[in-house]
Amino acid sequence: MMSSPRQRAAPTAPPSELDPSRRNNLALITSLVHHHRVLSRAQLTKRTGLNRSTVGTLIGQLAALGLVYETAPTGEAQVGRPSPEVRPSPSIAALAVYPEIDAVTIGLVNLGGIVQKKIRFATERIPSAREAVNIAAAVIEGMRTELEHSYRITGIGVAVPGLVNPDDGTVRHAPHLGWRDEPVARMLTEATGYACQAANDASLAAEAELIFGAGAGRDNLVYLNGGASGIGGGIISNGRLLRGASGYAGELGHTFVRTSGEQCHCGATGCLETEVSQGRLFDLLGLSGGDTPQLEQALGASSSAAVAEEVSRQLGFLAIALRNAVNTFNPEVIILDGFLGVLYALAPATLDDLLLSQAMDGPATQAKVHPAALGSNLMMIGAAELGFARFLADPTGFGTTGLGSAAE
Amino acid sequence: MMSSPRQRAAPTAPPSELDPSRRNNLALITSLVHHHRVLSRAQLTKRTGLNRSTVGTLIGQLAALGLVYETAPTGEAQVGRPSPEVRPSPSIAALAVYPEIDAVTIGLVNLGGIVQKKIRFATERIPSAREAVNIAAAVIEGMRTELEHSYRITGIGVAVPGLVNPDDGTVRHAPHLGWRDEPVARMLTEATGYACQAANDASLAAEAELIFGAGAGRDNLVYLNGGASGIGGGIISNGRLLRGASGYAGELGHTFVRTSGEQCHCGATGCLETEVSQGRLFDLLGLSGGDTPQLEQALGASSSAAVAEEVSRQLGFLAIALRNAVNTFNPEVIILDGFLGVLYALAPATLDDLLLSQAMDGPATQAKVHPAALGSNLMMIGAAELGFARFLADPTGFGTTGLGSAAE
DNA sequence: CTTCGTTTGGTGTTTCAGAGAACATAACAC
DNA sequence: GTGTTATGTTCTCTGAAACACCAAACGAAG
Repeated sequence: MMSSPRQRAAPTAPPSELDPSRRNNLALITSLVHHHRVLSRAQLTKRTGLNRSTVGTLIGQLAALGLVYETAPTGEAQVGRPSPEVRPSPSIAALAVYPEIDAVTIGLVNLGGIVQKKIRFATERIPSAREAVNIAAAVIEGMRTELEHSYRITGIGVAVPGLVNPDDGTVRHAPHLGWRDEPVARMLTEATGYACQAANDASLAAEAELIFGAGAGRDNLVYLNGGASGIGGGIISNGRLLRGASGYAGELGHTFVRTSGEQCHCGATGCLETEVSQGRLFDLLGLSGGDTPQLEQALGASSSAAVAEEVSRQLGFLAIALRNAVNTFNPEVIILDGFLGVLYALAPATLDDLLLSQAMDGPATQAKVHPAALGSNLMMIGAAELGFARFLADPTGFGTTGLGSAAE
Repeated sequence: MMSSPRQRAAPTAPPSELDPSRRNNLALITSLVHHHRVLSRAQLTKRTGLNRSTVGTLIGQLAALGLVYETAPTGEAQVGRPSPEVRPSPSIAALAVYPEIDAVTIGLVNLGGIVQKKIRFATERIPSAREAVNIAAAVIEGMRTELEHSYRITGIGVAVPGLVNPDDGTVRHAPHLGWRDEPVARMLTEATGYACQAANDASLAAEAELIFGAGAGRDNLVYLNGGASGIGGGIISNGRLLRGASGYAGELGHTFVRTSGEQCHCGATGCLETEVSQGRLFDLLGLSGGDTPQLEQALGASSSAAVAEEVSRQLGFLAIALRNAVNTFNPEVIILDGFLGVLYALAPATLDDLLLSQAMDGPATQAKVHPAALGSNLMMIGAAELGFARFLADPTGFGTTGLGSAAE
């Protein structure tokens, strides 16, 4: 509720001795470059509204710290002096960790959301928090010489399928992993020495899609992901992720969609994720289980009426949840990921029509349903965004570490 | 998504020739004084984090413009030099307009959210947009000499029960008033000469309760109002009102709560506002209709089992909608206004328990249900907040008008 | 191929906001 | 009274950004 006023060299604020105004502008430029991957100086001037000379100074400062670098102008030729292009330094990176029921995935992601490396460590059984941390720490330890030699790591972001308090990175409850009150962020920090933050996986995915994916340039987005373990949701409103009092906001998987529906593991009945699930479809398809691509293939191949009916039944419930979301958030984009994306792809017009007829006129016409655009890298990019957060808020705080800029 | 950078004397920005940094800090102090009504200089220093000397300069500037005034310290005596108290000038005011199906209410509200005057103009029939504007303009015209003599009016805010695009103040659809695509804000500006903005009534009520009411000091709040015409909602998340792509967000009255429920006027079925309504209760009570206080009295006096059952039925549906809201927003406060407040007062423990058992553990324990705190002034305060918005964003833009400060 | 207009980067100057230090002031505590 | 503490006041200092001017690099027109 309070903007951060100018506060030069406050004795209690060690991170940066800069004028807040300067810090803000440096952060603004760094974020823009990060989000767009390439941006000419002229474009930065327009976007920030700052003076040409000021932008020049700022970029010079960032380049001197090795955070961005400029290249000769190659953009479309046009009248006037060409403007050099500014790109994020490839040496700045964040680590991403994503524990799931059958694997822990660790990623190395550059500024610009470029996934440099992705290591999926399959586990025999559902990993405990301790195990997940150990796996991640071991993999990171294995990369350490490379990390320390070629990168500046700004932090680790952990995407957790469950309720996470992002303030301290504690997992309150991750039902499918069986975790409860696990201080994952602290554990990983102690194990690796890198600053670490944790948040809900769907929330991070929503942010990733907002920045680099199907929601680029928008300010209001609803993301829904259907996975083996249930349905997660993330909501971006007014350009910002909905956090709520403790960061638990966005649990759209437990939207009420059916009177006298089945009991959900959350304690309530009629939740979206009990009515709309991969498992029901696999059962009808005669399969014992599988992942989303397998489901897609099996559904495409099936001509069973019972399967078709179940698909349309699930689309109906999905429409109810989406209608609620449209009425409450008035989003520009709704992103369906995982098997929800598969369901949508089977009958896009059906869902679109249901939504148009059920949601209120104004919001309904504005909301466009999209499949996720970032594919398998989505969660790595989202989690890394968390690892970048502190860096992007104050880029100069990270400029002190050695390591020259990668290009010049 | 973009912070406003420094931009001194930009030729295209006439509103204020100040440095953005200064403008921000002036706005910050003005808003704080507005929200708290009284605040000592020392408290302002702590809250803003600015230097004592800077706060002194800023307050001096605001006082010179007659926007705030300082009084001798009267606060609790404590060690150290007493700090003078800063209050908003009583000459700064905004106008509030609230069209309903049976009346148009016009209010004059001071900084600090003090309702100075409230005029309810009862109408024989539902007013058209033109009529509502004419009524408001006439009442304002009647006050004009007083307004011009003793006040500086920062603007008019219109609270509309329906879908409003706050960007241009156009009413997209107000079903109960029968309005469609009415440019109310523009009409009122043309009729009165004052700058005017319009927004959804429940959204404004939510903001009023956040600032001055049951949500004071919080950042996440869900407001639900039950009126004769339906259920409206407003949501505050991360300290900001949820707007959505076109400002239509927050329509919680159309949350899905019942499979195969009745058809709602919005086109869907099973909406909260078709299942939970005053009308059903009045019918069972044998009354032809009435307002909320009458309902409260009748319900208190009734001992009918059918009425009791209907109350519990409605509480059940309300709980479903609230459970959704708690899961999606993780709010600290849920405010129930109008007849929803009456329902809650009949059996607070029942609703609390339903919510605790149905919503997810983490969010459920944090959400506290409250009745609205601002009573009959709520909508005037909320609408006036809209009239204050531009002033609070750049207080110096309004300092030019004559009129000395009211006190010194 | 030359010239002109246009757009941009670079440099030095100017303005201004806020921090900080030193001092003044007004309360309480003893 | 004297000491302590918290605050307002004044002045100086620093740094950031705008601005004006010049140089550079391009397309367009002749």
